[in-house]
Amino acid sequence: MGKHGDADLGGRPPGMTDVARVAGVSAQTVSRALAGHPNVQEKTRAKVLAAVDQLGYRRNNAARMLSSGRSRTIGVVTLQTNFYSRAAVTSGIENTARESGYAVSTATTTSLDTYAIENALSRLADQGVEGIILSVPLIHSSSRIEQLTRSTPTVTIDGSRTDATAILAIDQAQAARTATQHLLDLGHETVWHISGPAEWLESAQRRDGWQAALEAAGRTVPPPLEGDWSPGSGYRNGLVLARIPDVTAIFVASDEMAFGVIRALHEAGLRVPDDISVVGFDDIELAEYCSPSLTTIAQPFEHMGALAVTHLLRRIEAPGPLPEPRSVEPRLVVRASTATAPRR
Amino acid sequence: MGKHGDADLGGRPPGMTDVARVAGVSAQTVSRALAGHPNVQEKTRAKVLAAVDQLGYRRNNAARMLSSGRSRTIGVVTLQTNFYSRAAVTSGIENTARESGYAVSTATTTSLDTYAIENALSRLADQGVEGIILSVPLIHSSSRIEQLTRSTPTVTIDGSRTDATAILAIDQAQAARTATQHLLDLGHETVWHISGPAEWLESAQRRDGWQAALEAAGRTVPPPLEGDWSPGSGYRNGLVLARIPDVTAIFVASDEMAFGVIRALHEAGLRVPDDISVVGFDDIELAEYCSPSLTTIAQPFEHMGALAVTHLLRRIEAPGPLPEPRSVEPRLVVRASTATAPRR
DNA sequence: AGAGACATTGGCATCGATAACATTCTCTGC
DNA sequence: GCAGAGAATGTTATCGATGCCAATGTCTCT
Repeated sequence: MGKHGDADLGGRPPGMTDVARVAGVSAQTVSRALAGHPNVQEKTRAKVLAAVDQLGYRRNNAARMLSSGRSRTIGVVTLQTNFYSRAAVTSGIENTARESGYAVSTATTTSLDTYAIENALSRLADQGVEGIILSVPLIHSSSRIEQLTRSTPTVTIDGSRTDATAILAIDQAQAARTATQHLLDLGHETVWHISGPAEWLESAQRRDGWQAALEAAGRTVPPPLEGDWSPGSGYRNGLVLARIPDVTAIFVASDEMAFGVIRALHEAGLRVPDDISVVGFDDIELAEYCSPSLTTIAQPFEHMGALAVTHLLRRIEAPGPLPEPRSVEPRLVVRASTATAPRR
Repeated sequence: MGKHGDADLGGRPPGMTDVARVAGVSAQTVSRALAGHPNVQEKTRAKVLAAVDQLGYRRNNAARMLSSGRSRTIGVVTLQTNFYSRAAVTSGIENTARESGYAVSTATTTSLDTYAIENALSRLADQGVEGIILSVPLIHSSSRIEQLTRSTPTVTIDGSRTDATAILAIDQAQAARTATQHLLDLGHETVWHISGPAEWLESAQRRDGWQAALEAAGRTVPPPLEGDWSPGSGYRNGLVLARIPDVTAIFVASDEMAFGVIRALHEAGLRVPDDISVVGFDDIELAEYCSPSLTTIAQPFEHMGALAVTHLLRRIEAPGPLPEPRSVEPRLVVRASTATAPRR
């Protein structure tokens, strides 16, 4: 027989009944054969598959979905940025979903405000996703968000917990403590901090961890500066810190900002790490090639995405009590941007 | 009346007939009212909207799609990487699609081989997308790819042209010529090149542009080195170039590799730009904060994504002859990593 | 041999919305 | 005052696959 799509039917794509006719069975049997249902004779299944192949048949997703009520699609709400972290998490999500036979529909939002997030969630709901991964820091919930997440299994990454949502977080505070402690261990009297924007949960958590570490060691806590994750904001804050004589160690809440900080320090004639040590956060690929290479906190982003999907699919398949919030451990990567405190 | 979802019907989500009943009209009228059809009295439309609101009704996408044959979804095939460029293009696509009322379904592929791309395309086809944006460099086509792209309007970004595909490209060769010429203008005798991996179209185009510029100026063309876009590969190639005495100018095919190159040069005791000038490609956000800040080629990635969608929607709505291939101009951004050639 | 247990298959209603066609109603112009 | 255009709405068939139930067919056990 021909390879594909021969034996035609007026140009329109072949349907299940067409396959059934060619295979000499009922449409129902075709459905079962294709779904891998056990009660179909091997011989029959073979006939069906042959017919499918001959006609170049593909199941119609819309019809399937309508009839079965299942879409085999999960939705991801994510912030539209070029941040390494978001891209990495999304990678992990897509891989794992694909392997499990689920499609991924993404709804990006340009801002973090409640309304924008509601919108993204709505769009996903309209597409009939079976589960949602909220990969945005969710500051304020709203009744609408609560409602949407209640009616669809949802896993939140790195956010605050709403009632209906399982949560998956990287322990930011712990990581920040580790970073800070690393600097203290090197003999620095205290550690300064440049945080992310106030409205991000991660910012607060990292700031808290930093502060906790300092307090635990009985050191003074300098006033934190605030950036917006961008290298530019790091640069501007770096210029400020370069003017303050006491500064010997800085914990920066993201690698990109750290690049900016280091550049500002250089321009001010300060050497890193000889005069000032810098620790970043994220371990972006370029961190190793900064000069000096950047000591930072590596976060298992892809793993996180993968975990989120696993979690979500379990919830979809066996709706039950929420699994325990689970957190994943970040890791300190020591490179060349940190050294023992300069002698005073 | 209550706000939402009161007046319930056995827990199942409200359908169009439910809305129709509440509004006291036929289901068809509801459909028309919601679709913004002109021939509906204002009063009627208002009644419908009120009922929709009261029941918390949402259109069922699967049913819509089945019935109308339209999915209002476009598919994007993209390579799974954390490269800035891909993320930026995707951003542009998503924004524009959203504004035009289309959903975006992404199919990532982990490799560039034909089979992987066929797979990604299939997955999208199964979801019934109305159009496809191929945002991967497509080296070898295949009959299956031809077939899939023929049956669905497709726009290729930065790829080679298949018969059924409209193409949208950044003029890489031109950009590479500009970059190379910039270095020649600064008095460098010749320019070395670190390219991307051989199987990427962009690599070849950038390399060709570089070579053309050198030949046009009657300079010798040094053997090009090959990287894999990663900073690490730039570093390794940088170590090699640092050993070659004549090298005074390097055109690197991506910013990330350029970071690696600069670091390698530093380690070898060479100063940038005093001893060696470096030009990158992409203008990632960090380029400005490299030390020295990186001269590079800025590409309008987001704009590109947006353009792709516009293009695609036009083709979906008015299938006709393929629009002319269109290319967008990149721009040279001069920063501190390039300077006049050192005196010999 | 007869009765049930089980495997395999087909028939038909159904999911929720839309398209095509039919119908009613309201004007306009002669 | 009436034909006929055109607006507003309703009726019915249909999209393609699946779920439920019934109808066979096959096997095993007494």
